Amino acid sequence: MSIPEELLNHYGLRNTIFRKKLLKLFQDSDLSLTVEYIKDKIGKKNDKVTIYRALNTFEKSGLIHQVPDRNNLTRYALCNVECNSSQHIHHHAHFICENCDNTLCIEEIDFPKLKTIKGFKFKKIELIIKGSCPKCL
Amino acid sequence: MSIPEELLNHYGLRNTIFRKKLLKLFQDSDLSLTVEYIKDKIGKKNDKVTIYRALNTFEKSGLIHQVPDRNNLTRYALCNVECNSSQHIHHHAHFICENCDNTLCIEEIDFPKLKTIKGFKFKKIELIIKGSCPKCL
DNA sequence: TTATTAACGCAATTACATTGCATTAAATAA
DNA sequence: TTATTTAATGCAATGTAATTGCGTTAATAA
Repeated sequence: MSIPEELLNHYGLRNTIFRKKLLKLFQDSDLSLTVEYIKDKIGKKNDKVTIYRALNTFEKSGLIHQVPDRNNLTRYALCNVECNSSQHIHHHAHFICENCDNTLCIEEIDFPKLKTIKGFKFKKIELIIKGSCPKCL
Repeated sequence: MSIPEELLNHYGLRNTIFRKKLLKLFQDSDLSLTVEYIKDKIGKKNDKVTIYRALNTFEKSGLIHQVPDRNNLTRYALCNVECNSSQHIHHHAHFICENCDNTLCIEEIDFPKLKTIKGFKFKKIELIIKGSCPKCL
């Protein structure tokens, strides 16, 4: 995992103070983040619009990806190496805790291989597991 | 599949004209439905609040379930028999067309069996497949 | 250092969804 | 069938998430 400044350069994104902090926040957290959470942690002085725009920019660049949320909020998590590859095949597994609402990416899952259904073209496969997380058990 | 009136009775829900139409609309469609779509098809005279409330009621009863949507909209689809069972274990597979945004439930998938990760408790597993649907190909 | 270009902050707006309350319709009892 | 009870509906208002336009500020390139 590179330092924020390098990563931003690598993706051709401007190195603003806020973006560096945002990227660091993602790197330091194993959970997915909401706008509210980001605002609270690093964006007290920033407008929410700035957070929304930064997140959109990061997503378009492939730095982060959207993560499902129980309450139809927008959540983001850092992409792993796989995401950044040229193919950009998303085979994510996400866990949503039904108690605390936290969502996290799960890497330790053997991803199922699915037969395509005739007439369809499968591009991305996402696995969402709901239950209770260690903290809540 | 029962007729709407019987289903509503079975779930202890009142047999209003709108609810019967709503249930029929779900039965007649193999796709998931949005509030907008419902409003357009059967609810022109009804207030959107009524649609929202009916959907919430149906969901609580286990008649329908929420379906992921590309744009963080709320989508619903009819539950299959499995949903209605006492255990109410959701093992849904949903397909989202990246072109037309339509979402549908897929039954023909062999559901992967996952090992639980230690510290976690898995309750529901959902599979989201994104790609192109037959209509758009 | 200056010019260029993009990000930011503020205000306003859009879109989705929810809540309170009076009215209307459905189920139940008489 | 009619009266009573209880829940669903419609309307207005409100809440919350997210987006847009635009002037200002900051970051990069010349």
